[in-house]
Amino acid sequence: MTAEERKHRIEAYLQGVEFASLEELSQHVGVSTSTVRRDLTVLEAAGSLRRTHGGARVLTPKTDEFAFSARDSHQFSEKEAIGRACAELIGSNQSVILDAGTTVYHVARHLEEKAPQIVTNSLPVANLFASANKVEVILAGGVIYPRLGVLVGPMTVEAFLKMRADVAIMSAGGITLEGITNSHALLIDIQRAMLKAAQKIVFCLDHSKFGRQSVSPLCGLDMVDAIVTDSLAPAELVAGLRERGVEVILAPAPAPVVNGMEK
Amino acid sequence: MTAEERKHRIEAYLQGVEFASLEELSQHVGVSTSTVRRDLTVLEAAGSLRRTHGGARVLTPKTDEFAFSARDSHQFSEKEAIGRACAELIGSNQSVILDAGTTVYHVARHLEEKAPQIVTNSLPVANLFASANKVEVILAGGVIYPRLGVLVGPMTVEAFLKMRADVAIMSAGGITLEGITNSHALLIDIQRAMLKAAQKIVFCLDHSKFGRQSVSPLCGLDMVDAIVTDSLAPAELVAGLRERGVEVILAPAPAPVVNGMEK
DNA sequence: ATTTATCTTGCAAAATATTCCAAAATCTAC
DNA sequence: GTAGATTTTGGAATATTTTGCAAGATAAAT
Repeated sequence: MTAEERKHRIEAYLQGVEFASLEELSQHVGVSTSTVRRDLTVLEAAGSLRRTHGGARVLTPKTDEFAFSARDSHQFSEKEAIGRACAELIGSNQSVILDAGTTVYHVARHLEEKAPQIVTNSLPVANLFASANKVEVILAGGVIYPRLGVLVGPMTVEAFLKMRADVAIMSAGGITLEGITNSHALLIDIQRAMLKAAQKIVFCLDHSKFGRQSVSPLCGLDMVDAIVTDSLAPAELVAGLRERGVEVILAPAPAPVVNGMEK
Repeated sequence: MTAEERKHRIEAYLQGVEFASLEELSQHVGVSTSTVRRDLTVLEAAGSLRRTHGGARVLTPKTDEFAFSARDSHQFSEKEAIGRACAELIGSNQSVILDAGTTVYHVARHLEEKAPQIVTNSLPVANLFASANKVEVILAGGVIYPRLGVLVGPMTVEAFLKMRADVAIMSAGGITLEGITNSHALLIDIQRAMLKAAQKIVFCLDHSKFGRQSVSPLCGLDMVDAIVTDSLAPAELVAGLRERGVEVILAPAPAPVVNGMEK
């Protein structure tokens, strides 16, 4: 990759995520942070982005609803930690189904180095990889559900029913010892299709989902291979899940990486 | 292979990939890097590309279609005028297929008030409507083609083959009296499926496309119902198209503030 | 005020470009 | 066709740029 190409990829990536840390950019383009720093200095002088402490951001934020909500959501650092921990479960060149949802979005942010094949119905995830050529992204078709930027409908279900993948990384509304539930009834059919398509099922759920129940039951615990959560998850429930043969991974608490917000 | 032919292949390859390293080019044309260097020096002097450290890049990147559409000032006002004019052709509550491409993207920008049903394989267009609840957007599935933000592959073709729509708004690489052509071979199959799915076919082509021919033929003029272009389109070709029964709409020239004069 | 993280600067190593030279290919004139 | 001249090519030596690392300086966080 030439230096020129690298700078363009930095620009393109930033357009997609609005803000990115030094670390994130350096992993994305595969060079050291020093080089990214130099690139950012040049690009800022050229007027195509603005440097901030810890990273860089675009000049004209699009205020994309979903892109935004993915970032300034309440438990940002927990989700970021979960994302990192979950990404480590993925091997190189595996095919991965990514569910829609903010937590899974954070997994996607850490998935690029693995060069996987990604199947998703989430527009934010698709945008994240739209300019990366390491990963092959397959987007399921469907109707755009405006508030969430998710593709839904029979077309989406069909697309996943035809797929096969190594791993599915899922999100949900709540988890108890009785199973996993979700609030968006529209998504249930799609999620069921995802579960069928994948060999290994991983759920990413921050601690606030533990002990909660949503309206629509999604699946029992027997289908779940692993759950990734943060260290604030209630210990009894975690123990209970482990008793039932579910691997539970607690993502470490420290979450320094990004400070996306201005002073 | 002659030296001349080799230089031509380098040019063509670069047009496709935007950037290329020395190594990449030398492998592609099958000569040493030294020779490629010399070729690049000549080609740069001739003004058909720009050398960079580690490789070369094209002068006019069209990658900007997706990532930098916001500051795509190249013929921005013409495309905007075309977009406005074309959007007026659409009635309320019609179903519209939108092709990928910058010009069609500008049509999309003016389509929101019509509250139509939109089908597309363009990620930028999908993003445009992702948070608007007036329009229903159906996104065809497929593999993301990174540089353009377009969904491609058999999944995409199938999706359109199953569709029916009132209008298709298309873009292309060139138009002559012999028909319409496009440069991206990957997109041809998808565009053909779009043409089959729609009752009325409208092409949006700025004047620079007139008289040009790209590699892959897309369709004859008999399939085209209307063409929207800007007022700088060559008059003879416009007349020729009208003779053949194609409705040609000239979008009024933009009125930029130049010396306080208005056109 | 202290602690941590991020930024700048300078330097050595790696990658890339330029220049030069000899071998191969092409052209030119018999 | 053949011999010689000319151009082109591939590689090697040298110069330049770029990259990554580390230490000190600066800014943010608590």
